[in-house]
Amino acid sequence: MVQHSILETLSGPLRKEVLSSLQSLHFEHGKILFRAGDPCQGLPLVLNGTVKVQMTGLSGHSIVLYRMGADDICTLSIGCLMTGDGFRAEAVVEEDAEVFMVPRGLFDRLMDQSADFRLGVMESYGRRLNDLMLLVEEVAFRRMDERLAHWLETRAVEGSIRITHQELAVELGTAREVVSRLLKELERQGKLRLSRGCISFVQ
Amino acid sequence: MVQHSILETLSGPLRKEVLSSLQSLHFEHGKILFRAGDPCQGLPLVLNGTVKVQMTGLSGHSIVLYRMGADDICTLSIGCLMTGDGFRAEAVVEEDAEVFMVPRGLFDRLMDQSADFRLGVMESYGRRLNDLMLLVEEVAFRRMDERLAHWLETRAVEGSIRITHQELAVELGTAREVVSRLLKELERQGKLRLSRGCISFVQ
DNA sequence: CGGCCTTGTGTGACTTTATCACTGAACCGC
DNA sequence: GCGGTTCAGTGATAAAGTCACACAAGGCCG
Repeated sequence: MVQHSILETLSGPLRKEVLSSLQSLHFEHGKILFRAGDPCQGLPLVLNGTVKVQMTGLSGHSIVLYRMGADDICTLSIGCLMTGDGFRAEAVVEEDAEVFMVPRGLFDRLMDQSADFRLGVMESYGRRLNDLMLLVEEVAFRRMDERLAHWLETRAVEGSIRITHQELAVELGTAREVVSRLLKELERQGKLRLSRGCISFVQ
Repeated sequence: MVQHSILETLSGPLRKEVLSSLQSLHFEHGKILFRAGDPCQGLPLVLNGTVKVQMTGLSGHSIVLYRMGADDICTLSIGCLMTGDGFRAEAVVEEDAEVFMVPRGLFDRLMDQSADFRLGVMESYGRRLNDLMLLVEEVAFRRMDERLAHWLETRAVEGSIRITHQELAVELGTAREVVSRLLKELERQGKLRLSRGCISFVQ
């Protein structure tokens, strides 16, 4: 059974060969897929779970750049694969993930032999580039209270979330104190209830 | 004569065909290559000159995302070409530029037939992704005075530069007043001399 | 159970950056 | 030389980041 849509587009024999040569790797929550400076071993195809990609500045502060989920391709790896440079960011598994690791040689062959594979890779690249451009815009021009509110809104469906202020600060690329103060203000307004490691949405 | 290194890697007949079907377009200083929302017409290969790519936030503020120079590929276009989405950013010619515009069909054929072309495109993508990641880090965590000083340092060789505070603010993604104040402080320290539309480096 | 340690949160004081609302200076074209 | 436009400077205020600490919640272990 094919487990990643980009492989489903491959012609019969090629797909068969790929599937027989690849084995899915299992990564648990908290596991590091790669660290800043690591050389790239191959192109990870994410089958399921979620992986966040974040980078740390000289100041020691970190920011989450984007997330990968089921059916994603870790496009960041391709550039490193091509140039031989190390990663600038690190990838941390959030929900347990299964990953196909496509080595350089096989990646080159797939790019050579499948137009659909190329298309999938290019589309993925385009999306990532757009994501990062939007992130730049957000970080440069949006107010932190709006960004925090927006982040919370997208998860509000769950009623409450388990996250520390520090982790939330990394999501937004700011300082823990800033998050604490903004959250406290939202609690004063009656929109949230705070407890250690947990944020509950009122109503 | 081949004018873009990525075309030099093509096999004889293919290169010949490409060069005969493409004509270089000339863009003058200030000309807009594409605007936010425009659909993508093809992949621009920059032969010479420089083009800056910038985006404007909802607030109306803009920030320069990256520059393209001789031998660059406008990788941003590929994603738009693939997905059919419009551009999120705009490209403005700084120094008069010549550009080959590779239409979708030809791009697909080159990707299909030349491993070196693919490699060039992938490398370019990787570099752009790295540039944007570094920009996120810079915008999120670096102090404005350091960023301004760094920007100025990289051009200090020229003795003086013609740029308005507003343009410099767009380079850094901040407000004009902030740039004015920081520059004034540097002038007070005797490091710069300011005049309308011009910054001179002392010594 | 109580003490101790680790991790997470709250907050005051202060600096840096952004925003708003102006003023005035420099240049351009008649 | 006059009037309009573009640039630059600046005070007041708000938002965000930094530093330094106090304290609270939960886990662990004797």
